[in-house]
Amino acid sequence: MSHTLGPRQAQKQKTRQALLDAALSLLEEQSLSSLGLREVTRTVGVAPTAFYRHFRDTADLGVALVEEALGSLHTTIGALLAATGDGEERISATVEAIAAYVRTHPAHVRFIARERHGGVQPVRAAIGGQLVLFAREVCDQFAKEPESAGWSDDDLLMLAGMYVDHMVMTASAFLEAPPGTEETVADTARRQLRLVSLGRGHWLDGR
Amino acid sequence: MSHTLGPRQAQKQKTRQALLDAALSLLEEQSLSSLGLREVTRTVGVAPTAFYRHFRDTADLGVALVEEALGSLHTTIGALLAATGDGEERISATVEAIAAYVRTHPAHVRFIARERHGGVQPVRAAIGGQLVLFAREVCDQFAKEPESAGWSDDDLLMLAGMYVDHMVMTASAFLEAPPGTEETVADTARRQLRLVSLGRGHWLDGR
DNA sequence: TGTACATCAGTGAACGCGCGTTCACTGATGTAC
DNA sequence: TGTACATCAGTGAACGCGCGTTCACTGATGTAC
Repeated sequence: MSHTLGPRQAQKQKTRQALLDAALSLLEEQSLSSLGLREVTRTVGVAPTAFYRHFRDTADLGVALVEEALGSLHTTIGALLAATGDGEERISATVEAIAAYVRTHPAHVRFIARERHGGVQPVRAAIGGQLVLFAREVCDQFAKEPESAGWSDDDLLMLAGMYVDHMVMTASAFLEAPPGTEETVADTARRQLRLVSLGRGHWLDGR
Repeated sequence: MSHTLGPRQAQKQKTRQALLDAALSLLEEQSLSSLGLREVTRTVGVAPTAFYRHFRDTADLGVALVEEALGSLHTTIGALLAATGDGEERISATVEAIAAYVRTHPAHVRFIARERHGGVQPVRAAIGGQLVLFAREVCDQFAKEPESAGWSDDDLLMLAGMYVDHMVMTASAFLEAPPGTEETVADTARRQLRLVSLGRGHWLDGR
């Protein structure tokens, strides 16, 4: 079933990946809505027309980049929240996981932060869709925890939404942090999570 | 001292404003980094070269738009937090103020959300600078309140930062809300503020 | 108040350039027998 | 295994077009006397 690709398919995947890599690199200093197809192919070293063998246009390429940037995180997030207990330990682990992802994939993070509200509708929709999925996964994890007893579905989803938004903001803050100041960003992020966690603990206090 | 402008200066201001208005309108469907100078002048109905009488380039115009969008909000924010007491009343007033601003200035809000992490460095810097100012103003207001007794400056600034980020996120959520669903967005925003407020109230519980 | 000169917001022609897209093509890889 | 044909990723020339920027200009407004 899972046979290796023939030389032709293998080469096609390689070119496609080279186009994605070149685009991601060019997008460090501009937005998708100004990215030119010829810029991308020139960077890779193929003819402009080769682009059409892989993508309909740059918006189509952008949607593929969203999948590349966020698609692999679903399992990671679930595992992270399921593995560690609540409280200080989980807060540190979460912030460290965000920092690690930004360290290893800075261009992907920048792309998501930039295009989340960017000028290309299909890409905005793809990012929004992934973030909604994240929120639902976080919500499902929360639902399993004893701290969530008595919470309505709506309130749990609201809480999960805060966590997801906070993750994106923190990732973006790491990216913009001047070299050497990452620990300050991490510290702020942890205190913010602590604040939300405190609020969570007292949510039902007035019944 | 504050003499009325002569006809020449008045006309110049009018053209400048027309360029800003046209750009803002064009930016509803694209990013600043793909906005063309000729597009803008064509929309206004002046020669392309007239653009240079007002702005060095489109990035320069973008910085002017940041001032137009956020410059007038400083007094508003301070007044809002100072006027209303703490608790449910202030939360409702804050969310309603955000909703009102989005209703009256949708294109400005979209521009800020889009370019906050956009591809044009001077504009990103201008927006970041304004948001830091907002955070400091919110922080100053908080510092005057009894609930802040015992808080460190750092923790207060962290709290203020959460409020500012939440305002931007909420504004953007109002913008993307399908017609008729604004009240859902407002409700979520209020519950999120309630959660943060609860966390604030118990921040010093463990000393 | 009238006159003579300076200022300067907006003009219009011209430039070289890179863009996205089309098209017929090539030649290596895949497939059927 | 060898042969004959089909597929298709990548090519390269060509196209029309809108871009940002330059330059010398015009004519209404501003200023000095």
